[in-house]
Parts: sequence; C-alpha cells; structure tokens
Amino acid sequence: MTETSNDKTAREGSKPRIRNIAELARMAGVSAGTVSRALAGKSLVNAETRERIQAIAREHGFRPNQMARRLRTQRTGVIGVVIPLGHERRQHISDPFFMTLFGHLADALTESGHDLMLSRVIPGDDEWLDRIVDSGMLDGALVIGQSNQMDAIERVAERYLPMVVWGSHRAGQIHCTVGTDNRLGGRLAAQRLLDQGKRRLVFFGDTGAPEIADRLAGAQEAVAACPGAAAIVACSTHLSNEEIPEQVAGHLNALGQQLDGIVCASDVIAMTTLRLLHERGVRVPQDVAVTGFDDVPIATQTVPRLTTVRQDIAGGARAMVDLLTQRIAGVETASTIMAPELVVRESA
Amino acid sequence: MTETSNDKTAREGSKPRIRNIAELARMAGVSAGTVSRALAGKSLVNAETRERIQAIAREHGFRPNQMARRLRTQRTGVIGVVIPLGHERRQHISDPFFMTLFGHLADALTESGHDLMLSRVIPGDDEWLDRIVDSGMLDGALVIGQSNQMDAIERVAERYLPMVVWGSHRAGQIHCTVGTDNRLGGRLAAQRLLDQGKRRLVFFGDTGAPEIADRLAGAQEAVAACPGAAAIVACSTHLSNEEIPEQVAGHLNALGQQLDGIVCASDVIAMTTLRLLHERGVRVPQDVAVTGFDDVPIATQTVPRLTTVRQDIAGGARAMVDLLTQRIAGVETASTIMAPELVVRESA
DNA sequence: CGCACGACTACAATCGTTTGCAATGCGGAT
DNA sequence: ATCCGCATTGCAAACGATTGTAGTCGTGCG
Repeated sequence: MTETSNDKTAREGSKPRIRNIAELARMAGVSAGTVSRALAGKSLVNAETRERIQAIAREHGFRPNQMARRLRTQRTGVIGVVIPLGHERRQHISDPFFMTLFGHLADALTESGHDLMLSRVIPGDDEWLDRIVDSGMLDGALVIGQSNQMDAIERVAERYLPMVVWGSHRAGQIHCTVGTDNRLGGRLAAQRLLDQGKRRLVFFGDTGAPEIADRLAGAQEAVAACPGAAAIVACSTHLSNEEIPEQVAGHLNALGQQLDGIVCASDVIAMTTLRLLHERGVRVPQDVAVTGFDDVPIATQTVPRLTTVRQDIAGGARAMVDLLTQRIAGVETASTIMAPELVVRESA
Repeated sequence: MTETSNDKTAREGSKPRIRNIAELARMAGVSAGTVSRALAGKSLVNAETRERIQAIAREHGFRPNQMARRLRTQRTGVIGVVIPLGHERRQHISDPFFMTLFGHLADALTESGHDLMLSRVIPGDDEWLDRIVDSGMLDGALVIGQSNQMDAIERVAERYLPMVVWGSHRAGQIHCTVGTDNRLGGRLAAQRLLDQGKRRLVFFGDTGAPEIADRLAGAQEAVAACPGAAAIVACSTHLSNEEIPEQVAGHLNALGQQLDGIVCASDVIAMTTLRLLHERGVRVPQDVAVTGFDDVPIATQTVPRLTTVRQDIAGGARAMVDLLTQRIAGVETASTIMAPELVVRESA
C-alpha cells in the first residue's frame, strides 16, 4: 500500500501532465500551431522539430483533446448504433441475433476507424430518432431493426442522409436498408417442412415487426401453393427471452396434436420450442419438425441441431458500414437485399 | 416519388435550419447567453422569454451542438465500455455472458443519463487502455473482463480514477473490480458433481483469464478435499464460439471413459459439451454430469437443462455503474465481490 | 551584393457553447 | 428626489484544437 503510493508519486513527479497543445508548445519552444501539425504528422514542419515534439508528447503521454478537435473539424468519427425497442421493451438487446449483428458492426466500424456509440431507445414520442441524429456528435447512424417505428425512421430519412437501417425494404421507401429477403426466407422454411411431408404448419413470432410479418407472409405463400396443406396458424410470440418459454408452452398446449411442423421466427424461439417438445416427449423431426431463422452461433449447438434459414450477418454488417460510409460522403445509396439460405441440420 | 420530393422541399422550406445558438438568438431578439440559459431551463431568464425561445427551438428542431457544449463544460456524459480481447481474438463479443452484461450496463448507464461508447480492442501494445482513457471524450471507463491484460489495467488505474473493471480481485490490486467469487463458484460446481457421486472430474476452460483460473482453482480445492476423487484434469478450451466444438470434441475423444463429471468454465462451453455427449450416446447426468457457469438466459433452454453457477449479472452491472459514478465524483471506492449461487437443474 | 525563393514557423481567426460579471431598467423605500 | 435591490439580459472570456495567411530566415543565383 505504502509502496504503491510512493511509486505513484514518483511516476507522476517525473511526468507532469500536459494539459493542452499550448503547454506542449511552450515546452518545445514552438507555437501551438506547429505542435498541432507535428502531432498530425504533417510534412509542413521540419522533420527534426516534429520528432522532438512527438517525443515530448509520447514521454508525457499527451493526447490532444478530442472535443476541441471535433468542434473545430466538425466531424466526430462517431457512428451511432441505435436499437429501437418499440414492440419489445424487455432485454431485446440480449437477443443473440442483434448481438451478433452488433458485434460484426463493431468490428467493421473499428476497422474503418470509427467509434461506436450505442443508444437503446424505447420510443416514447416520435422525436426519439431526431434527437439522436441531431445530437451533433454523430457522423452517421445505423439503426438495428425497424421495430414498429417505420414512420419515425422514414421521416428522419427525408432530411438526414447518413443513416442505414437493418430491416425490410418496402416499395417507395426512402430510407436505405440492408436486410434479408424475409419473405423468401419464410417460404424456404415452410417449403422445407412441406417437403418433409408436414401439412399442418404453425408460425411462432411477433408480426409487429415488418421483418417478422414478411417471414409469415412467405410461409403462407408456400403453404398456399401446396395442395392438401392446412392454412398456417400464426401464434404471436414475443422475442424477449423471458416471455418465450411461457408463450410457446401456451401455444403448444392450445394446439395439442393439431400440428406437425413449426416455423419459428427466430432461432431463440426455435431453441425453446425444441426443449419444450422434448419435455413433452414429442420427437423432432419425426413427430413435429421445427425450423429456426437467423442461424446464430448457438443454432449449431441445440439438440437436435437446428435446421434454420441463414442470414448473412457478417456480410450484412459490412454492407451497412459500406453504405453508411458512402452516405457520409454524400452519395445517395440504394437498399441492399440479401438472399437467405436454408441450412438443413437435424430438426427438419 | 415526385410527391415525396415536394413534401421534402416544402418541409424544409418552412423550417430553415438553425445552425447555432447565435442564430436562434438573433431570431428571438436576445443574446446568445440568454438562449443558452433558456435552453438549459435555468431560472435566471424570464419565464416568458424562456418559453418563447424554447418554442422557436422546438419549431425548428434546433439542438445545441454537443461538441461545443462538452468542450466548454469539460464533461462528455459518455462512458467508455471496453472489451479487451487479449487471449481471444475472435468474436468474443458474441459471448452471451458478455452480451448480457453489456445489455445491463447499457440499461444502467442510460438510466443514469450517460451515453455509451463501445471499444473492442485487441491489445497490440501496452498503451491500448491509455489511448482510450486519454482520448478526452470519456467521463469514465468500464472494462469488461481482464483478459490477460492485468498489467496494462493496473498501470492505468494508478493514475486514472474513474474506471471500474469486471473481473477478479487479487490481493494488493489497485484497480476497482466488480465480480463474482470465482473460486467459490468453481468449488460449488465441483462439489455438486462430487455430491452426485462423480469422482473423475475434468475442467474445460481457458485459464489465461484470471476469472477462469480462479474457477479451476476452486474446483481443484473441492476435489482435493474429497477422499477418493481423482485429481481434476484441466483441458484448455477457448471461449470463442467457432473453436469450442472442435476443442471439446478433441478433449472428449482423448479422455474416453476416463471421466464422469465436467466442470465447464462457461455456459456456452457447457452447451456444446451437452450436445457432443448426446451425439456420443452418453447420458447426462447419469453417465457424465455437466455444470456450466454464468447462468445466461439460454442455460434454461438446453437439453437437458443446465445445472450452473449463477452470476448476478444485472446486479453486477448496477454495481459497476454505481461505483463508477462515485469515482467520477472523486471517491476512491473498494472492489465488490459477489457471491455465486449454484442453480441445480437437470445436467448435474 | 541584392533579390527571390523555399522552408519553416508564428499569428490569429474560428468552431459553438457556457458562465462570471457588468449593465440596464424598474419599483419601492427613505 | 435619490438610492438600493432585484430581476433580467448582454458582454466577453474561456474551452482546446485546426488551419489559412503572413512573416522570418538562410541560401542560391543572377
């Protein structure tokens, strides 16, 4: 304890902290402007002075104040990542899909030299997104999921270019999205079940979000095109972890033997469904087949392993950052729709 | 399309954008200082003028420039959340435990009126943390996991007060941590297996991180105290999702019938272990019992449901934010060690 | 020897707020 | 009538960097 204090004092004594560029300038015997240029590594300053200045800065661990720099240059290097929790107020952020996407976004942004600022918002009014993009500390915004906030997003997009949204693209929509063809994805999932001879399909998911609604629509298309298949039953199931087990259990009880295939709107829902079916002694996929959606990492570790519709999350994250970079530069980009892919494992 | 453009023009025409406080001041016929006070809702300005100014601001969607504000006030309202990826370079961020903690941190910070800036760093030199805390845009920093970077963290803690770290607390350590008593946790897990009559225990985890090393140490203690139990076998298993299946499979193959209990360093490792045991026809928990660690949400949805050591993640997040708030205010706080809790489900 | 030029470097304006202090105006008390 | 205090508001100095422009110095060439 005592030693520690001494060390600390000694260390700080040898390195009086430099507060700003002017102080460093005084120490180096030059002006503030020169220091600024030297630290930026510009060639306008004599190589020798530059080296000397950088040496002092390194020695004292000096780092120019970012706020001042950003105020002056009018660019922050910060990208806002926004997760609107419109239809899901609880722990949405722990959803593995969002987290995986978020992780890849963090990677891509870091790589392109940006910082990432997270905002989780529960939209209270219709100004929530305005507040974020007008905060004056963002070079651009990435919105993860449209939730039920299409209107607010659309309105901001009319005037704010550097924004890219993960989600569905609807005809005539102004805001730039990156997303999977959810309708096709839903169709692929349902088709797989139909191909396995299933005829009484059920859909678990919350159609309040446009992505999910599209998945259901796709599944319905597939069923409608299959003679002999019963119309698909849509069961509302929230995405939040706490509520899934209870809701899915409720659906399963209510439906009884009335089903032989389940299209789940996400892998998390599917995982819970698998467990509940197992507990009821229902064999998967023989008695009931189950498909997921997303193909998050844990989908490969379920029992049985999950047949699911894969979204290219890493590719999507890269696309979002690419598009955003262009939009920051003033280019008006078009939306990107990625093709989903059926990954057949054991559950269907 | 055409309508859209018109709408846009009309909208923008009716609301010329206000660039700064001075412009607003001119419109309101007052000085910039008054506007500043009015927008801050201070009582020094006449209630009537204040209302008028706020009305104009609202009308034009004006929001004071945060960079300037922060430069002037010398506080950013931003907390940095840092995830060092020292011993794990790949997709560590998608680890459910970190994500759950991260989500709760985001909640707690939002609630206390802070913004959150994420930095994932792969420590290349020993200055990575210095760069972050000296960036001049953070009021404080929260470090998630010590990885193998104790030294760098410790060095920064000597001079930088507003920092709180999730992880282990070692004697004489300067930096403030919040974490679980990992040694006790490891002991609880191993003891559970011993209580179930298991005698040949194995540990899966990467002891490069101090938390994990503590868990192993605890498990070893329990085994050492049990007559007739074989010394625990430690198998290095990385935390990254991609590598777990392969490594665990390798361990299981190598060990053959030599084990009847597995202490996993995380729920994710446990989940994969369960699946691989299932594929090999090994019954859990009859033939081999398995424990996890963390009690993340998915632990309740495995087959069979996972017996695990629970960390109070939500409580930990709150504690981290509380301590950080105190440290920002200049108080030197002590570390918090939370008690782990054995959650018995089906796997052990 | 003088002048022009190149290479640096100093000076000062600027970014948009916040905030201590001074100034103004008005009403009431002496 | 004078003065004091209170409630407002204006003024101007920070905050700490960046950057265009102007100035200085030494050198090479005519």
